[in-house]
Amino acid sequence: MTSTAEGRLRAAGLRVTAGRIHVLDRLAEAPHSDADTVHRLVTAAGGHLTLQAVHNVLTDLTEAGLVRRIEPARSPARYETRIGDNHHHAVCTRCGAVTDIDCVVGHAPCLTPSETGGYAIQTAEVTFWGLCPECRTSPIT
Amino acid sequence: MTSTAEGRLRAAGLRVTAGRIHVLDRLAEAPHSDADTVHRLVTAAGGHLTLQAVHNVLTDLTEAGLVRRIEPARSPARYETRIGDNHHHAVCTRCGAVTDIDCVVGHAPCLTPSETGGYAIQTAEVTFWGLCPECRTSPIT
DNA sequence: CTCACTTTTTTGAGTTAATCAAATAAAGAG
DNA sequence: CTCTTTATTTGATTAACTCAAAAAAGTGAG
Repeated sequence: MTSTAEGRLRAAGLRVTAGRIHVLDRLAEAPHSDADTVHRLVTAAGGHLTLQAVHNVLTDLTEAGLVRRIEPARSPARYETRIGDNHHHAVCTRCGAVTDIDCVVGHAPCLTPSETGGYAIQTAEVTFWGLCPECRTSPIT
Repeated sequence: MTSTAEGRLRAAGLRVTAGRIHVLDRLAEAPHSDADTVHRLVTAAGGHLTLQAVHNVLTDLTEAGLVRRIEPARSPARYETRIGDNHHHAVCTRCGAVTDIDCVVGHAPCLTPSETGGYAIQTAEVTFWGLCPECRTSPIT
């Protein structure tokens, strides 16, 4: 497996551009960021990309399978570079923070409902909702 | 349990209005509708509500616990009157159709990750993605 | 290294789904 | 029936994208 951003782009058959490398690097440091956050991080790190370009890059990378897009309710789309494993997410009901949760029960229970409603199931997505560590201990506002 | 729309509204301490009854009734007939669809159904059934009012009603009913809001990726928010049980959804990756899926593995596997990332988990939401019966058999466009 | 061709990014407008606020209308307690 | 509270309408505004044309940059061939 290629580990650099450049290598992953080439392996996916995508052109290697400064913008794409920036997005992949920032996303590796700050997983579950939304497009606007990625844009601010890229800019803060000296990158020069418009917000539209960030959207564009994120869409391209998602379609190429280099990043995964998650869309929790009441939140803009978020992106992560951890791909290829079947992991899930916990989302804070108060502040919206997102944390990775490994799939703990193996594959069978989560992936195989006994009655599929006639659907040809391809994937199962599990989202846990609750209070994140910070919100658990912070005063009730 | 009160079964009429009016009874459920009163039980929830909400005022009984023609608009709210319409929304509840239409939603019972066409579960998983989005706000725009509810608006069209209400209008078609002779109701007289603006789209904004439909949004308002749906938000009020959701907060009162009379309807449940689901927000699948790449789809506007959808609403259903089936509440109080822990059921999940299958969403068609091609046409976006939504179908109820009963929680088949009991509660344990879906609701209890072994490592919660420090979160106080309140609920677990499972979404199955796949092709609905119609899209399975329709020609590949 | 340079050129030609293709893909990407910018620039700027447009869309969707929803939210907000003030004015009007309707519900329900007394 | 009247009054107070709560809904709904009307109209503006927002967030998060998406689309299209023009300018810029990447890449393989020579």
